[in-house]
Amino acid sequence: VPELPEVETILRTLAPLVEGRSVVGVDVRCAVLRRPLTTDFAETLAGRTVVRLSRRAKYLLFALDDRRALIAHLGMSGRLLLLSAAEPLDLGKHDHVVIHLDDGARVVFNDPRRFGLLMIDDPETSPLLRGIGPEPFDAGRFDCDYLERWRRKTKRTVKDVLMDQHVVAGLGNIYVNEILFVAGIRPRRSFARLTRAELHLLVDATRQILTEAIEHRGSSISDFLDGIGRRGGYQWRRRVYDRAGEPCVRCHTAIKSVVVGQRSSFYCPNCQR
DNA sequence: GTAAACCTGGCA
DNA sequence: TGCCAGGTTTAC
Repeated sequence: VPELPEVETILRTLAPLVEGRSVVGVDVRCAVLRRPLTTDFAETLAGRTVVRLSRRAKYLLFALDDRRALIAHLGMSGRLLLLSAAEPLDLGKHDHVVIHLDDGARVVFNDPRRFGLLMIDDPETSPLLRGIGPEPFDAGRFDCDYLERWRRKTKRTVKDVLMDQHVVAGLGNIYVNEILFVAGIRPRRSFARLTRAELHLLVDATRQILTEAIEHRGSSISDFLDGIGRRGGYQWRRRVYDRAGEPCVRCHTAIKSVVVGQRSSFYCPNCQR
């Protein structure tokens, strides 16, 4: 589920409710996620204060008062839901971890497919975060010149390159499809053969789509919920993702579907070249 | 590079 | 019953 806009949305809903709170207890109900939780996970987290919440790529970082952070990745189906002290805690099959805060609120990590990940580590040195490319909104690092450097050393498709977290942080299948539509570029085009003008379009389209998606609080195509259980609204604004056969929003040509790098891709054969 | 792996649920 | 899913890692 969660790409950059969804993680950013969770961050914004959770931050005011968890920053400054301390952890009074941790229940690990199922430790087997993408990587198993370490046996000391609960005791390491208990007693710490959450100093600040932030995001890096698709990771949510709960900075703790000891220089480390709870690093969370939601995989395909993960959720982080905060229940206030007044709300009942009735735990389901896929509620794997419960973090109890000092005001009685609880943060529940739920993940049916268990592709998600929780880990406590120093974000400055954590291997999880090492090698991730620039944030799309970092105008000093993510620009045309930067993409030109990648253009020289890869023969992959433009879709593959934008999906690569080493190239740019936080993009996934929905938003790469949307970005390529706005940039007017087909997903199977060779990245090495894009013009400088097209790289420029990609940078602009990336920021435009992500800004719009964050404004609409992410995409709830099936089950995304923010940190307090609300659905996002970007699914109503999708231009191409999961719209195969439907009319293009610009020219009414039927949207095509094709597989690129094992992932479904959608594009308008008229608007995208 | 490309494919398969990890896991569950929903839908045709 | 089989295929698909918003992600990432690992192995040919």
